[in-house]
Amino acid sequence: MITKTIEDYLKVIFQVEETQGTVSTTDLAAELGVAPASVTGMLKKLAAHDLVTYTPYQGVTLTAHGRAIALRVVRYHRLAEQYLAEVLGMPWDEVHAEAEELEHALSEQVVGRIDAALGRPTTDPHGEPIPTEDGRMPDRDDVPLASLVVGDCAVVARVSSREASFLRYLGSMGIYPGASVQVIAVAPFDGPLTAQIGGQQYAIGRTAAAQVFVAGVRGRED
Amino acid sequence: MITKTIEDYLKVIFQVEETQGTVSTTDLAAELGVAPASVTGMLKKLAAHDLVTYTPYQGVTLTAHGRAIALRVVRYHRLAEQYLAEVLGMPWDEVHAEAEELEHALSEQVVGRIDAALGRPTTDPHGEPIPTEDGRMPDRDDVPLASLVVGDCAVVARVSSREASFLRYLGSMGIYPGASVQVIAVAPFDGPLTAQIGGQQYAIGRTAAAQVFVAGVRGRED
DNA sequence: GAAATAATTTAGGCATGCCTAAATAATCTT
DNA sequence: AAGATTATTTAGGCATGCCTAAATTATTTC
Repeated sequence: MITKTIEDYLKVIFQVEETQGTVSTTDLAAELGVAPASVTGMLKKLAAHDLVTYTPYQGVTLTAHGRAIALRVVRYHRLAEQYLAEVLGMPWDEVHAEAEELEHALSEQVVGRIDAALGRPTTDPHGEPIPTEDGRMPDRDDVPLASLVVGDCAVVARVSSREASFLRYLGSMGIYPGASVQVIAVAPFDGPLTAQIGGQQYAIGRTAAAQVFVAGVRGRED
Repeated sequence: MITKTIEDYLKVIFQVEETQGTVSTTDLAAELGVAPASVTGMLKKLAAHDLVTYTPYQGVTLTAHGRAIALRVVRYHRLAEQYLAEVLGMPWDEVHAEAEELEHALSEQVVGRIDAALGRPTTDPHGEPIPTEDGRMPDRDDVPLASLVVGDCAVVARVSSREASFLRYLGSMGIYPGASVQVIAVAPFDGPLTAQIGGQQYAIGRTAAAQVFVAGVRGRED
């Protein structure tokens, strides 16, 4: 039986695989808030169920079956987030926590209706792509705001953090998917970046700017 | 910690208490699909948490605290059902099963938004009253369709079964909360009752008619 | 390449919530 | 009121998923 816990492990393995390529026991333990020893035990179980390929001391990879489940969980999570924000008007800093529960509780039928009600959206409120019903993950085409140079204009595409207070901070500056930004200044020695958003200028630290991704970058001379 | 299982036990205890007054271990076991011995163990735990008053061999009663949790679970369940039917257009025979999961996954915030989006409804798709936010259960005022006599007119108020095939059967006759019915004939010896609904006549067995509740009964001579 | 450090696994335990089989208590029969 | 029946509890187990402490393997560092 695919338990909630198994779904969570597969989802996290998928996401670590996507961002880091390789997935270690320690990474998973940190990500799941669990002791490394607990992860080892669970990985053995997942391997026994043919959901991952597990080589002791070498990490794991999802099997096709495991990947399909992971994509389904991510799809349910992001559709839930989008529905909560779009239809029920919930602020974007709260939807992630809610969706963590809902992703395990929603049925295929309900998700299908939610998807239709939203007009088959392709991204969630944070700009993350929503896996399709047939298990494909749309690919992203964005770069960190921190990588832009003075004069560049772009549109916010995605925010990689889910931390509520950080999302509220971004929101207070008008930074969310779809917003236009222009880089006014970039301080040296890893200093802050000054950006213009909706007529206002804001100084943003590099760490923050590395979590905001933009698309459609145009240099000043365009 | 209030687990999903505890919520289910409290909900069922509440519902058995409502319909039968007294709640035995065996009733709960049957209702929960679990062995009586398992119920005994859980009742001890619930009593230790001060959620029920438990007297061995004598049954259980909810404490104020236990009752509050039970009412909250029932509220979440019924609001979820109403939302699925009303907003997402899900057929009434499917909503109960979905809500069994959702009642444990929805947060107070989301339920608040759902409640507001529905305009603070007082009943679910089966006509059952929805407990209020402050923990009061609106009382019902209905009688079984099976208790009417020839010539009586009434409006369907509630259906007590949650069985999908039975609900579809009722739906195929146009029987659902709000529908008008008139009793045309009542066969003797516990025989079927013939009712007129939306211009059509249907013969309905006594067992079925006992699960349909009506309100606003008017005799033929009114 | 041997010692130190870091990562991972093994071993033994704990809580939850279920089970069956056996014992006990309550209730019904006659 | 004794015996039979039914309801309930006790006792002992199992699976899941977590933990800590100790052992092992891999990786650095000198």
